[in-house]
Formats: sequence, structure tokens, C-alpha cells
Amino acid sequence: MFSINFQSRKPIYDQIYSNVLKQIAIGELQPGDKLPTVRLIASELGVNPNTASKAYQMLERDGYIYSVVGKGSFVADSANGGEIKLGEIRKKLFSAVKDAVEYGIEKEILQKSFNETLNTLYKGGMGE
Amino acid sequence: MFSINFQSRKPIYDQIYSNVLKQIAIGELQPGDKLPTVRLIASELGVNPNTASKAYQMLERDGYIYSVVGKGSFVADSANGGEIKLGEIRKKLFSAVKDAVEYGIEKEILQKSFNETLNTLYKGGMGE
DNA sequence: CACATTGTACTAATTCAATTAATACAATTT
DNA sequence: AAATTGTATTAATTGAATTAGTACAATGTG
Repeated sequence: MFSINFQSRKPIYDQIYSNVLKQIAIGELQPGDKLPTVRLIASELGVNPNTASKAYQMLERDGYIYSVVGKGSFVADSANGGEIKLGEIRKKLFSAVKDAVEYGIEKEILQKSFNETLNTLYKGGMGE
Repeated sequence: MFSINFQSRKPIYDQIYSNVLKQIAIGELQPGDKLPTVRLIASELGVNPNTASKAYQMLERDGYIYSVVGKGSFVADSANGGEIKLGEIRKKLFSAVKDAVEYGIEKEILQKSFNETLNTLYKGGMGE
């Protein structure tokens, strides 16, 4: 498995996230592979299962893995190699929205602007 | 002057920042104009001078104003209108969405991700 | 030169969100 | 049914962010 630095200011769930993502990136974990259970990670690292679960939920949110209660967690089919994917995109979005907030742009205006961009670039797709 | 929402979760110095920046953006404050002193803002809003000073320091950091001890604070020459900043924000948004399209991220997923970001950063509600 | 006015540095008190854990629950497998 | 899986809920704790109290530094004014 991997190891954790408890002295680090980086949260444990964040370290788990990074370690798993790295394993996926280098191909040590392939799409469809079963990941260690949250309880296994928790017991090996000596932390609470929820801490491992949180890392997995973030990995799922970013499209790298998927989890099923009772079954386990698995590497997503789309998570091949070192694709940047949603995690990096989110960072960009976050940065842009943060700028807008600082500038005092109203939420609805930003939302409208985003939707216009979305519809422009996703031309041909459906969705509201 | 402007007003502040003390109920908002948005920090006071942040609200001052946004208000001043908006005044610059709409041309109510022109390059070279003298800004209200930190003590004037502080007394009118009923906060500590350091709180107003912090807003000014952030505005200076971002190149919108400059401050001189003993003299006061002034709108920077380069801070004409806010369209530049607005354009940058749109550019960032466009770039992020474009990345998402290139990486094959589905529209709905991106939309959800954006909304999460939006709600996270606009959690203050009103108070800008 | 004295003195007011300006922004700022330093420190401490407080508040608030993030992190983690304790516990219980829900879905799936065996 | 029992075991194994991920997750929801709640609470304790910690740590960073926010704000204020106070003192200092630089400039303007008489």
C-alpha cells in the first residue's frame, strides 16, 4: 500500500486521494480494478473509515473511480493513464468563479455567462 | 459611500474591496482620484481602521490602487474601467469549458461541478 | 518645529470552517 | 442470517481567518 505523513499539513484524505490517483496515473491500477476497501485502508493507516471514504468520494466526484455499497470501489473505465480530467477542470472553474466573486459579479450573471459558454461549446448536445 | 452587510459571511474587508472595485469599474472613481481614508471608512462603517486597510492592501496588491503613508490612497492609472477584469473572467471560464469538451467530460457533469463551485463561493448570499 | 493626519505593523481575542472520529445505517455478497 | 461493503449523521477538535487594540512611521499643515 502507500504511507501517510501525519505531520503534514495536507489532510489525510487528501494524501489518500493523491496516492490512489498516482497509482492510477502510472497504470499500477487499471480501469475495472478493485480498490482496497475503505476499512482496509483505514485499518492499515490507523484512521477512521470515513477518512478513507472521503478520499474515495472525491475520487468518484472527479471521475476516477466509482463505489458501490456492499461491493466495493473500482477504477473507472474512463480513468486511463494520466488524464487530467475533471480534477484539473474544477480547479480552473474554481479560480474563475473566485475571481468573479472578488470582482463583485452577481451570481445569476455569472451563471448565465457560464451557460452561454456551455451551450456554445457543447453545440449539438442535449440537456437543459 | 457604500454600505456593509454585517450578517454576511463575506468578510468586511472583502466587501469593502468589492465595493471600491465596483466604483472603479463603473467609472465613479477615476485614475488619480483620492479614495476615502482608511479611518474615514472605518468610522463610517464602525469597524477597525485595520479592516479598511486590509481591503486597500488587497486592492493595491491587485494593482487597482496605491497607498502612501501620510498622503492617502489613490486609484491607479492602470485601473481604467473593469472590463479588462471581466474579460479575463470570461476567458478563464471559456478556457475551462473548452478543456472539459476536449477531455470528453459530459455536459451535465460539468454543469454540476460548476454549480457546486458556485454555491461554495457564493455562500455569503448577499452582502457585496 | 510641533502636531495632526495618513497608512501600517504587531499582537491578541474570537469566530468559523475544515478535519477527523464515533456510531449507526444501508446495500450487496456469501 | 451474517459478514462485508460504502455512507450518513453527529460531535470534538484543531487551525486558519477575521477583527480589533494599540503603537509606530511617514507625510502634510500651521
